[in-house]
Amino acid sequence: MRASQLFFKTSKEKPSDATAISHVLLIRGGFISQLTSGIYNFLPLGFRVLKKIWRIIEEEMDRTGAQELLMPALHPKELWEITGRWDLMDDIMFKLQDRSGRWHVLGTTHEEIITWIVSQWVRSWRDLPVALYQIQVKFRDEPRPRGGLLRGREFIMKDLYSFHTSWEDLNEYYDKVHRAYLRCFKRMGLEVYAVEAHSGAIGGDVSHEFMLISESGEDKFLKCDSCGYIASMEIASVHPPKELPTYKGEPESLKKVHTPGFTSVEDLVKFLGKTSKDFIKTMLYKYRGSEDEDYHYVIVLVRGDKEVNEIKLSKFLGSSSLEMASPEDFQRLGLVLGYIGPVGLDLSDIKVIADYSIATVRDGVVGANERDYHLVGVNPENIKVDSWADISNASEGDPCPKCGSPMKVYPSIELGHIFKLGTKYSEAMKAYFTDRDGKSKPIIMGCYGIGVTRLISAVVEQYHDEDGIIWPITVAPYEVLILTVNARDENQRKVSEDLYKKLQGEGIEVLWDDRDETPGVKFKDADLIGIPVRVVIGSKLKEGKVEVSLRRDREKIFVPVEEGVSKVKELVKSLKKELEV
RNA sequence: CGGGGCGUAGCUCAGCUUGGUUAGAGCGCGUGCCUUGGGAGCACGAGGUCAGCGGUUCAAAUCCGCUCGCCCCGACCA
Repeated sequence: MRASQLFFKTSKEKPSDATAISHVLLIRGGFISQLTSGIYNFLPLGFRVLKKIWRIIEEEMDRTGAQELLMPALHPKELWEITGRWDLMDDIMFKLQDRSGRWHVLGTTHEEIITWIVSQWVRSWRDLPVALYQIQVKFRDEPRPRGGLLRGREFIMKDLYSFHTSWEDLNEYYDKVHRAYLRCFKRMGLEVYAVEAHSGAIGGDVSHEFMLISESGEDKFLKCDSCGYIASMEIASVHPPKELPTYKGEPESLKKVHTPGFTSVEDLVKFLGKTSKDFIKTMLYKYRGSEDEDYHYVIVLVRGDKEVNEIKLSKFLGSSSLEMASPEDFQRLGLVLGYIGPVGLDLSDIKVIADYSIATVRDGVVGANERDYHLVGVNPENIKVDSWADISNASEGDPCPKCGSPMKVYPSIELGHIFKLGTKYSEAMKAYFTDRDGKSKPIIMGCYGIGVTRLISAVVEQYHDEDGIIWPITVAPYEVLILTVNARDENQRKVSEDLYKKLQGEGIEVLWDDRDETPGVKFKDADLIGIPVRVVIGSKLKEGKVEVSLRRDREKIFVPVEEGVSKVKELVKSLKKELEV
């Protein structure tokens, strides 16, 4: 493509409404433009990048044995009512009526549709397993779109769904997709971590998020830099302390302090001049083992900067119905809401569970079990603890469960998420199959997403410098840029055009900047747009040479004109080889 | 949904506090000259519903009210 013909325009100015670096560079480089909040146009350059990413994902999904199809973006209300998600997802759905008043929705995801399709076709265990995917536009009326393509209201997603006769078969395929995802990201040059995550409302026992470390990200995960352990904040466990404090009684030195009206750690931090890590938060929970059991109460202690992780706590208690105690519960037990504390508290059958995080608190603050008073000077040895456990959200600096080294919190962008769905949708949509034993069973499902348009931003987040984008060759809009310094110089033009045609003949994607602009403009644009290989046809032509360089290091080499084609071919080949998996 | 910011030329912004010529600059755009290895120079020119609606006033980009749009922080996020 000749730049003089290409529909693009770069900008020197940082757009006023962009803050994420990828957003700024994609707008400035003329890859995308905004139509309205969370909705973007893909201009020719941006669309080429999109298609490159699209193609890589297709290749890797096909390799898992999945087949590509295309489902509609517009869905009838009825399908969404079957699973209850017409109401559940109401706040993020774009809903509309057709001419006859029937309601429809712009698809936020496609579990309902794919399961409906599969239910029409699959009858027997002989029809399974099957895996189907599409790359298609999704619509979500996000409460807050942000960062350009990072979170949009209309975006492109790859969604894959798999259908199995057994959990074993699902597990095997899940692992295959897991590997395929890592291959995808690696081919795009992205350093992505697969983080075990909580599966949330969607159900199933295992889920993984694929995270790229980035300051522009909205998510966070924990990583141990020494042993490589990684996990999401909710799921990460922590190493127990080497030694747990034992109860030694309550010393005289405990001081009661008047704290009128201050019940939150935040308020007390200011009032007492302490940090939140000096506090031991005391929480009252109630739970029961099963429906017909009575509620048990439990006192939970976590450090002031921590939050109780109810998933971990439920697991520890062996309960599925955990909830915080109500003000009425406090009254019944004779406890003072906002001022409870574990020191001297003796509630016969209520157990005290202490989070590992409080083991190291020294000279701490706790509630005094008396309105408007707290105790200071408390150490864990002064508290009667029934059990020690890991029941809070892990955070920066916590000891790694595997090696004990302090873990770090990394801001990140979620590029993919895979789930073991089980039978939630197949049961709802009546997608059953007849098994070998002649019995009808719900199909066991998995679902696997990749944010395709988000990936464009993610690549830019990882690959840029102060002058612009540095595309990895596998996703670059063009592989090679030919920059003709003086487009009016007959000789430069002739040599450029010759090289342009020869490279194209070799199957290389070339952008030829043949514009009649000053050299400065063309060099700045070259840096901004970030084509990986650059050939400059300029003054060195008098010596019969052209300049070749890579965008990433800009180290120039000069080669004789007649060696231009082979040198460029060689560079393109080696750049591609670096990203092979 | 809570908090904050912004809306004036294609873009980035001044002007608004204290109302008063024909609303400005830089970049970009057009024409001509000049220039061709890092966003050059000179000259001329085009380009505006000052987000919209209403109010106050002799007079509103400027003051007041409402509405709309966009961004950021938080909450939320299969």
